[in-house]
Amino acid sequence: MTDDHGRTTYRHGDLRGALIAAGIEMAREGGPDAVVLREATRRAGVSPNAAYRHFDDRDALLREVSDACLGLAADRIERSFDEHPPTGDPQADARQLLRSVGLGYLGFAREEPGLFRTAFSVPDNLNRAAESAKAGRRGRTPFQLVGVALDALLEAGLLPPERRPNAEFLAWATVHGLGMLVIDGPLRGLDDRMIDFATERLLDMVDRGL
Amino acid sequence: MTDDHGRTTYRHGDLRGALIAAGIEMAREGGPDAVVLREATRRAGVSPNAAYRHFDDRDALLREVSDACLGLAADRIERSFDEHPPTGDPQADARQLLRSVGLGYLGFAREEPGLFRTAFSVPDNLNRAAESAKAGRRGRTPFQLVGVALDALLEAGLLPPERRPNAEFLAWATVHGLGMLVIDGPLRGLDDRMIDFATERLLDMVDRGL
DNA sequence: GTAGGGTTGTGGACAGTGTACACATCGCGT
DNA sequence: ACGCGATGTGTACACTGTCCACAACCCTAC
Repeated sequence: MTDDHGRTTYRHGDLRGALIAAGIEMAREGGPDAVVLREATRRAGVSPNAAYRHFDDRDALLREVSDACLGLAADRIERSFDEHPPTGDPQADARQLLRSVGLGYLGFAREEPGLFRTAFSVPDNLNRAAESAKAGRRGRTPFQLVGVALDALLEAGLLPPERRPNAEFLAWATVHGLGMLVIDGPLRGLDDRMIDFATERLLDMVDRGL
Repeated sequence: MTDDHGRTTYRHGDLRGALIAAGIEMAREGGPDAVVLREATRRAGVSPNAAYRHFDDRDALLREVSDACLGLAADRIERSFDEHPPTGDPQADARQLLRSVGLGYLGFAREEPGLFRTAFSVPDNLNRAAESAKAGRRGRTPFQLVGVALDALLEAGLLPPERRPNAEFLAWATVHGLGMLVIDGPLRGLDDRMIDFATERLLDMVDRGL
C-alpha cells in the first residue's frame, strides 16, 4: 500500500498521484461515471476541496485518469507482444504483430471493462493521441503501437504503400468496435468461446481486407 | 409543439411520452449524462416525483431514451437504403445494401453524436437486440438491418455460407468502432473529407474481408 | 534564525441531483 | 353516487461538484 491515509503531516506528500490512483480504482469498478471527486479525496484521507489544488475540476481529474487508462491499455498490448515473440519469418511476424495489437486491445477491454470505457470516455483528438501521458511503461501509446505493427506490414511487403497512410484508423476502429460491443453493447454476455471466435474472425477480416 | 406545458388539467395526458421526448432532446445536446430526470419533469411542466409513476428510476428512463435512439438510428439507415435504391444487378445491389447500412450508421453518428452515444450507453445483450422498442418506423432494429444486408450478400453468392453465421458481429463492430472514434475518440475533429475517405476505405475493407 | 509569502489543506456554504414517504386530486367502474 | 386505483404534489434527505474565506505549513531572503 502506498497510500498514507493515516498521515500525520499536514502536507500529504503526493496528493495528486493519490487522487489519480483512487480514480483508477473507481474507474475499474464502475467506469467513468464512478470516478467521483469527493470519494477520491475521502480515499486519500483529505478534505474534498484539497483536490482543487491539483485539478481545475472533476473533469480535469477524469481526463488524467483516462490518460492513465490508455497507458494501461498500452501495457496490455505490449504484454501481448511478449506472448507472441517473433519467429524469424518477417511476413508471419509482421502479421502476428498486428494480430497481437488486436488481441491485447480486446483482452484489455474484456479484463478491465471499466478502465477501457474510461479510457475512451473523454473527448480526444489525433494531435493528442501520442502524448506521453497516454503511454505505457515502455513509452508508447496504443495509437503508436498500431502504427508500429502497420509499419512492419508495410516493410514486409504485405501492405501496399498507397494503403499505408491512415491505415491506423481502419485497424483501430475495427477492434475498438468489437471491444465496445462486447463490454456493453449487444454482444455483452456472450460466452468466452464465442468472443474468442469472433475476435479471430475479426482479425482475419482485417488481415484480408486492409 | 406537442408538449402541453401550460396544462390546465391535473392529469398530464401523456407524461410518459413527454418525459422520453424531453430525454431525447437532452441526449441530443449532451449525450447520456445530460438526460437528467428532474430537468425532464421540468420540461414536461410537472413535479420531479411524477416521473416515478412511469419509471422505476432514472436508469429506467435512460434505458427507454436509449431504445428510442436506436430506433432513430434504424430510421437513418433506412433513409440510406432509400438513397441508394437497387439497380437490378443482384450482386451489386447486395453489396450496396451492406454499404448503405454502414453509411447510414456513420451518418447517424456524425449528425447526432449525442443520440448515438446515448443509444450505446446502456448495457444490452443479444436477446434484446431485436426488441421492438429499438426498432425504427419500419419496424426493424439496426441489428436486424445488418442481418438483412448480410442475407442479401449470402443469396447473391458473395458470402460463403460458412461465413454467414454471426457475420453481424464483424460488420457491426467495424462501423461502430469508426463511429466511436470519430465522435469522441482520437479521430475527433478530422475534417469531413477525411472522415468520408476513411469511411469508404473501411467499407472497402469489410467488403473485401468479410 | 526569523519574517514574510506562496503552496497546500480545511471548514462552511450553496445549488443541483436522485429518490423515499406521506398526501392530494382526479377518472372510472360499480 | 361513491370509492378506489392511478396519477401528480410537497417535503425531506443524502450526496455531488464547486465557491469562498481561513489555517497550517515549507522555503527563501534577509
